Amino acid sequence: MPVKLKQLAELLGLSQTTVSRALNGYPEVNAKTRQRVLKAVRETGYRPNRAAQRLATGKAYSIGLVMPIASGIGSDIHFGEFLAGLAEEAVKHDFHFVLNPSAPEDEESTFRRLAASGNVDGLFLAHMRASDPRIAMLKSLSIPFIVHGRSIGGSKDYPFLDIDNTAAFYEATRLLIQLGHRRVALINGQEHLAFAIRRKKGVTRALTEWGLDLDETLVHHSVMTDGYGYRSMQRFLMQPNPPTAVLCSSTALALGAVRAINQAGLTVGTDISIIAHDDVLPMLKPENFSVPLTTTRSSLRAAGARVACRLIGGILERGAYPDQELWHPELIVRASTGPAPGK
Amino acid sequence: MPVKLKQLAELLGLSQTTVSRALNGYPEVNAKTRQRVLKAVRETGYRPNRAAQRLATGKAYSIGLVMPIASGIGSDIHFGEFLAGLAEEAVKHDFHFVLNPSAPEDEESTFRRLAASGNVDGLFLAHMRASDPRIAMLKSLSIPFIVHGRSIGGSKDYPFLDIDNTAAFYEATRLLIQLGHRRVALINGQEHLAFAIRRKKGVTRALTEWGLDLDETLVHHSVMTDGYGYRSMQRFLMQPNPPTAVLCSSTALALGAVRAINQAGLTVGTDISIIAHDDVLPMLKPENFSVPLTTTRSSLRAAGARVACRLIGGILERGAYPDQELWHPELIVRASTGPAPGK
DNA sequence: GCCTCCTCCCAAAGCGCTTTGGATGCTCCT
DNA sequence: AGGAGCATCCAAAGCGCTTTGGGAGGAGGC
Repeated sequence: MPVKLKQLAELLGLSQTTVSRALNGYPEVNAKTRQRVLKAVRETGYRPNRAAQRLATGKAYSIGLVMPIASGIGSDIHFGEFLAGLAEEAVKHDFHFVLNPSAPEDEESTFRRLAASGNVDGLFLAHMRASDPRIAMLKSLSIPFIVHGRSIGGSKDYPFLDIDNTAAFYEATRLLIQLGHRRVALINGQEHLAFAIRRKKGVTRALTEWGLDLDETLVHHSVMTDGYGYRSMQRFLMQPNPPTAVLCSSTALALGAVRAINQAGLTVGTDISIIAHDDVLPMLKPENFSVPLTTTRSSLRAAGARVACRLIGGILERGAYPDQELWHPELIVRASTGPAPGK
Repeated sequence: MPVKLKQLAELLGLSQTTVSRALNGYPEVNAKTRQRVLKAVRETGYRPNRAAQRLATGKAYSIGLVMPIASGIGSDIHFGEFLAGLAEEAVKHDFHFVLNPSAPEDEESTFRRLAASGNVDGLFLAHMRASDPRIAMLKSLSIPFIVHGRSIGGSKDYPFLDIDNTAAFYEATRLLIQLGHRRVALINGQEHLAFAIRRKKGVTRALTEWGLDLDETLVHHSVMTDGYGYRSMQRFLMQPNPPTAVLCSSTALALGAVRAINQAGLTVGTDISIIAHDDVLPMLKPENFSVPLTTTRSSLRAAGARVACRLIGGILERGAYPDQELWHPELIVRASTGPAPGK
């Protein structure tokens, strides 16, 4: 049997009220008393009963994610990583993390049901699309939420955590240009997703600044698996005027691209340069590629954890977090980038 | 404000006790009264408050899954599908589904913590390995659990749901043999996983019955992505005596295999036959392959749902489920299988 | 007719926490 | 000296459900 508040109070010769207040950071408790309480908690290993807290406070102490099924997102390699971050952080705070699979067409009603049920105190939004209608909808439901990524267009006043996709791909492209590359290709994520749009923008911007154009035939959009990476690269190589450098939106895509390059008898880093975005997937480490991959790096799991931390913090009204965060991926140069051939 | 038990009782002119009993299926309630109660529930839309139930009963009304991180399983395409089934079913019963990411080396302590915390009433076990130690461990923790898959060796008295992998691949192989194939290859899942072992066994058995051998150079084990499917197939084709038929443990593997075949200038279904196991991944429908795929089919999501249903049923002590289930995948013939060339 | 035994229902006591609405001393100011 | 005002603590009332321990009334046995 675990220790209960009552026993802890008796042990300390205090009332339950005071102990509870000491634990929850209320001001009307003497600092010394609070220390005593905290010490006793440590010694007895007391943990408040969440069920009782839920009942007493009306809070659910849980956060939810609506996970789309049938669209393939649920089966995306990157999704599990994000999930792990979320769940890990939730467990840490003793929050329940509630996964809600939903067909895309039922998404709206799922959100409504979830918000109304009182089963969760807050929600996550991911896989942002350009001008994503879900943001307005969650606002109208008046339930706390936080977005992983950012919409494009629409109002900007919602809490989010995003990485600076534009800057990352701008900088990656700039590096390629500096290395002498003039024809660069982009193997990107699905066209409707906000991050893909921004990455393309970053590439375009860099090229434009150097007076170059992004050739639309050198841009592919797809689900980010190595299969598609392979196919895209293969098609690029079949062009009369193939690119000398390729940007990949994921190391998974890069894996396929590298295969296509090798198969064509070319060498990564000398014949063709590659820069990929690295979500820090444990399965696909860029340093383990046959030719270690130059990448823009930002951990997807860390993003999940951060997002969860902020949402939970908001619910508990503890800790002050910025409402909007933009992480800047690092550009890490390894061996897959080199001067353009013939320069 | 939602309807509460008290109001419902007043409305019916009954005590809370009686209403509660009527709802929870206790015998000491008149059948007519129970009908009245159920009707009122329907009309008022009453839903018991889970937090209160948790507190009063001491049950958590939640089920947990320990999700391995860093090993790549969390990033497995098939994992999301299984997850969706679990979560969907949990939501349906108003259970919380708690995801617990854990590094493989911490798995044991994660199980312990989870069982001790009282945060979950039951656990899932998946990704069974041969003679998996986790089964004995969960037994010793005396917390209800259910296994997706089966261990190989060790005691057999634990609840599981598995598909008959041996039979499925036996029958698939038999079909190939009947079609005249004599050299069949196997692109399988990771070698240490129980399902992969059983599938190989099925293939071996069928071949042996017809006096054939499974050539070990025609068996590859790997994570089941199309990239590995491609690579395996490619290597098979480079052999002096390549197979005329291939079995794939996943449609993802098959996707890659098909690509390799096409690239070699061969045609699926005539030059080389393929049978894949179809987990019914929404992204990878066998009927949408350029040459529709012959498959052994068993929905992974359905398995997740069933497993959740049984675990929840056990916790609520409602409904009688078999303790061990073995689903038999269907063998569905499409266009990717045909007579062996030259026959 | 009386007592026992079911059947069906109820009042009230928790479950373990938070929160309201005071108490109790003390200090401080005029 | 006498409140006002503050700091610190407490008793008790919930939160919404389940469960214990009866109690009323009718059927059945003798």
